[in-house]
Amino acid sequence: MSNPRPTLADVASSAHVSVSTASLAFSGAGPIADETRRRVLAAAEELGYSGPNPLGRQLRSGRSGIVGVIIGDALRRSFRDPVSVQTLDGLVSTLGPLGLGVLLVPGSTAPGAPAVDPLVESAAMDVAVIMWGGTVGDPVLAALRRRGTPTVLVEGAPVEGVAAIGIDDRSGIARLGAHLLELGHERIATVTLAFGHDRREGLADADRVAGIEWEITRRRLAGLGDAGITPVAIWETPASLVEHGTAAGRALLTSAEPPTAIIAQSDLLAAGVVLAARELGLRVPQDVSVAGFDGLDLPWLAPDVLTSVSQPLAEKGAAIGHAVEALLAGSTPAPQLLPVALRPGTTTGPPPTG
Amino acid sequence: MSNPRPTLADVASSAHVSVSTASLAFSGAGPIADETRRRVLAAAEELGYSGPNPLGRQLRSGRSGIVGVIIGDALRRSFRDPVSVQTLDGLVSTLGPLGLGVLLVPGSTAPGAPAVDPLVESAAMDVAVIMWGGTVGDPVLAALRRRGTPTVLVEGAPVEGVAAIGIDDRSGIARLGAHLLELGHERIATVTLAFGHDRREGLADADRVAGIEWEITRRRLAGLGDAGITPVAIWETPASLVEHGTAAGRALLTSAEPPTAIIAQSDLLAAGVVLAARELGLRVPQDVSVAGFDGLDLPWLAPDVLTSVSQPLAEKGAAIGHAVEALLAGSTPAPQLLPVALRPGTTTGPPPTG
DNA sequence: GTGAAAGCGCTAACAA
DNA sequence: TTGTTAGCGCTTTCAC
Repeated sequence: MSNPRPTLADVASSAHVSVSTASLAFSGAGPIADETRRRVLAAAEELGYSGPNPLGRQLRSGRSGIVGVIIGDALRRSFRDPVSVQTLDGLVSTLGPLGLGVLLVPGSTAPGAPAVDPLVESAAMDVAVIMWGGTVGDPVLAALRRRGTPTVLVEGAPVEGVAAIGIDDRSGIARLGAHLLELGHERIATVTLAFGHDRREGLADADRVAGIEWEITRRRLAGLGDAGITPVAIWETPASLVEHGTAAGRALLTSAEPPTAIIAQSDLLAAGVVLAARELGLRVPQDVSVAGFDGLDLPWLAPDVLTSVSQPLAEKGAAIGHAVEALLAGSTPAPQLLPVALRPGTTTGPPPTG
Repeated sequence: MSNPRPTLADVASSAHVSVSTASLAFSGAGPIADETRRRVLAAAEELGYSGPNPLGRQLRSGRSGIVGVIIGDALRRSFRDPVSVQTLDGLVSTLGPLGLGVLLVPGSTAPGAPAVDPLVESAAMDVAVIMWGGTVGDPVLAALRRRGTPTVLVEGAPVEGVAAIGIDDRSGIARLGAHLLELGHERIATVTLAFGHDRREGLADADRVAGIEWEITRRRLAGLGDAGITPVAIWETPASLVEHGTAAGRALLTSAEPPTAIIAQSDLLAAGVVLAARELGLRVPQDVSVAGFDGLDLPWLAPDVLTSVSQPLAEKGAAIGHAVEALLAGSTPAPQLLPVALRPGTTTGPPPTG
């Protein structure tokens, strides 16, 4: 049926101009007579030519216009977390106007498969963004280095030669801790994000805590220490999901000496704790205070509003976008730590008396 | 500092073989002596060559290995809906092993901007997937046609020359309606997905209903009719989000003659209705029955479990992936309608007596 | 303002 | 089994 798609050469010859002139007509870069351009575009229209083939352009210019975003895990898990989604949204909004597209690249692969998704090794991308801080020995980071792909690391431990964007979560948690101390709490437990790839669930002992693989979890835990808090219990979760928060809440609140306050490392976890408390017939915050982190809007938790630490998600996405832009321009953007703010809600109050 | 990245030619000359032989060493396609391959790989290692440049390969083969996924709206909105996310997850899982990557392409752009995101016009992609059924005159669909990009349309009205994947939501809703009729309900209201781009919120009159732009909303409404139900009220929402369900629930349940049952076109909306009922002090299902659509797992709605119609999200993603594969192989996959199933929960029961 | 020519890095005929 | 030879479709000097 349809002939092979027309090329710029076809259009050029049909318009009786050279390919270079035809190219100019489309790119707009360089001087060209209005009349000539019109002729070229008319010829294109006629032939059903819908603009320069991106593949040719990309090879020639050495750029794909693609930013690979490496999502730490199964999409399902990453995207159930509004934090990832809103950050990604901010990133896409910033990249779009720059003519850059976002390629989703799975991070870890199924067990048994090679440690790194093939796309990391071989997809065309001008810059890579690792959405959840790879560890130092991260095979993804290693592969990107080998390929020479400039990289932005989000919420990670600083790595030489890699742009870093993060939030000041450590001091945010410290401020949250201070808030609870001021209210008079003495028995404070904490519910953490995953420690590492093993994603265990349950109480963590000192050994286990010492071996935390993921920087973000370690950092937020350290924030508590900064506030002078030694948690009476540290509960680790496999992922930042409501159900894991609920499990944590049930366990902590039914223990022999339950805490009077629980600080979770994410709002989703904290929300789960609130649900567990309700389930157990405990009033929040009269019987137990609960605080989270992220500053999400969780309408379904009504009438409660979580006390939390809000982080600027859209801005974080934008900051990542700007880092990408800088990297593309050949400069090395300075590491950036975005500020967070304590957001008091209805879920924290003085400890129960007596 | 670092020289320009080495090319296959550099590796070839360093290994004292021709470029084509070197190419064979990497692609594995075609006969090559073990010894030769080893030599080539060693030379590559030495030069810091990390494999063939995808851009060259893509131009040569005429394929980018990229599937453009056009998400109907701001990421933020699309991805707050577990339905999109889980479908996308299924798609990515299917595409990954095929060596295909997913490029996120925003659908509608900001008002004032061109009707179609520039990526739709000019990004390299072998196939496009429109995640939420474009309408007939959809500018995105038109642009893709012009480019000659094979397209998969999800949940859309059938369009000539476009692969279609969807679920049998119409009969699913009909079955849900039948379920409520059997329970004895006579005053049934419904809360719908958005009617179209205007995304209004509130009661819809007959005129408004007649002008529904989005196929999916129309189809699910038609399902009610199939069951013989004429809703006592039709409330349209701007998006499938909990808060819009809550608003709908508040309005419907405080009206002069409130319905005894509410069928929402999505689980998120239904969950919002349940929250509104609780807020108003109504018991579900004793005072009002609520049903949704999608079959999501919503732990935070505990102790309630929504009566819903479950759709196979991961399978839908996989089906889209297979359609992509077929399109890439040059065939035209038949339209596919995946089955749904009634999932009774705790939120429906007989209407209040008296 | 326009055209000629070179070449981005690779793969796939085809020949040797 | 390896090498030679053409391009894939485009942009970009550099002449004219």
